[in-house]
Amino acid sequence: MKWVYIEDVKDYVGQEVEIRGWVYNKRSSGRVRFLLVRDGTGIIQGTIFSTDKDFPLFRVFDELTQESSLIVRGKIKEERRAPGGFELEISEIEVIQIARDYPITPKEHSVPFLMEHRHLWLRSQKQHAILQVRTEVVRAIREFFDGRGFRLMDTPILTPSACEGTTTLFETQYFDQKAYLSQSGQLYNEATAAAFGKVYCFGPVFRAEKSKTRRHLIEFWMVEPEVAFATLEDIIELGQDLILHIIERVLEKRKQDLEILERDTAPLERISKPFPRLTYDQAVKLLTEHGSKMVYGDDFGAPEETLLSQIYDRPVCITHFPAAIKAFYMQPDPERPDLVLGVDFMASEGYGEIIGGGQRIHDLELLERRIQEFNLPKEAYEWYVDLRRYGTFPHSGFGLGLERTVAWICKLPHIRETIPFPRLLYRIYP
RNA sequence: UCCUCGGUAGCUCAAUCGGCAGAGCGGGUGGCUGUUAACCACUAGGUUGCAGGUUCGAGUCCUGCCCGAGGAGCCA
Repeated sequence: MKWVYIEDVKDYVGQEVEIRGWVYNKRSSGRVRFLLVRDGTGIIQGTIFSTDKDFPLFRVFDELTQESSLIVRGKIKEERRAPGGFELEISEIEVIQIARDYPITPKEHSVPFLMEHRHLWLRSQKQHAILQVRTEVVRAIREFFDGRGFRLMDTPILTPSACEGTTTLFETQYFDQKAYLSQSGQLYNEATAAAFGKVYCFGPVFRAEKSKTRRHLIEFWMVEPEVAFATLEDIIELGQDLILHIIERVLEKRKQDLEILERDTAPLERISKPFPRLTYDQAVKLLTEHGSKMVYGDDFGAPEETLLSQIYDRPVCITHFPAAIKAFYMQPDPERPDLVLGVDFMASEGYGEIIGGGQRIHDLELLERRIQEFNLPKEAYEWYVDLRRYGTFPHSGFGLGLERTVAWICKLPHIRETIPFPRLLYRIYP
């Protein structure tokens, strides 16, 4: 008998098939038994009918518990009353294991309990839907960059030096020297961009910040493109196109999952180019008018990010930040040297920053001066400065946080459900 | 690191002024011919986070600690 996946049963109506999976739930009503089976691709309702109280299949059914593993065989039919529209008339149940006392029931549970059982929580419908959206976003990102001639150039996770201070870096041993877990692939991207023109890296990054908020993870995934000879304007255009492409793909391919999440897709469908643009100066003025207490020179706090993204019905780009609050490598604005050519994209619906990037310094003397001003160890940056010695080139790039993007698209209250095993402040189990 | 809130059955929660620790779900048993987190009846299930204190009496009040959640700060 043919083994089929639940997502494909529509192609097997009228045929005898085999489904391998786990018991999601079961119900019974007199001489009818309903068995909900999941196999990772979906859930299907199986039925058993008999007027005989001691029907052998009933006895097997009665032994089954939530999450017991099994193989069920039977005929697929269309059935309006069944969830999903298709049903399996069960003729045989082969039990692999009866699961005893599965901790997650179909009722409500608290966040701490579910986080403690994350390895099992992944099987729940909502978590399944979120992670389906995540894989679609990843696919869309790779498709976007690969389709535009970008070269995937993965950057190292173990790095030799602290980019800017060690407080936000995880330190580890690298034989007889210290190493740090990468918090961004950007500096290496700049090197590969000189070799390949258009590059991107996509992988996990690590921040040892003691952040305990709904938008921070200790380990998260970031996709970072870097483009040789691109300006701030070019990179803003690229960021817009990337976000639009991701949204378009998810709306096209994962409508069902968004429905399970009860995500109203109308706000996503409305998003189009161009995104509103504000300079830092304009943003501060606007935020003050809307009641923010922020003063010029501050970076945006969580309330400001939220407020900004609520004012507009699509992502907003903020540019031209004061140099003092940004990284050492940011290219100054030629007209206002106290500002830098950086850009942050704030997602809509209160989700805050999802992209940060800008144009990098390509002038050798200026970069050397900045490294000094920021008190960075000169030797550690020799290779990076080399990029300005041997055919320096204006270039720009950005980083997009995968989990924040997924949280926004799914409209989740917390980022922790957007990655299979979130690493959070003081939580590394399971 | 700081502020706020919380920890009671396997899970989610209740317990009036400090006075007999209780319900739903899940488990078990039985019933029901189309269920949709099915439903109905019965049933088992407790070191009230830990340590101390006040009191005739503490789940409840006080002190300390542990754990968690929300927020702030931090945050290329």
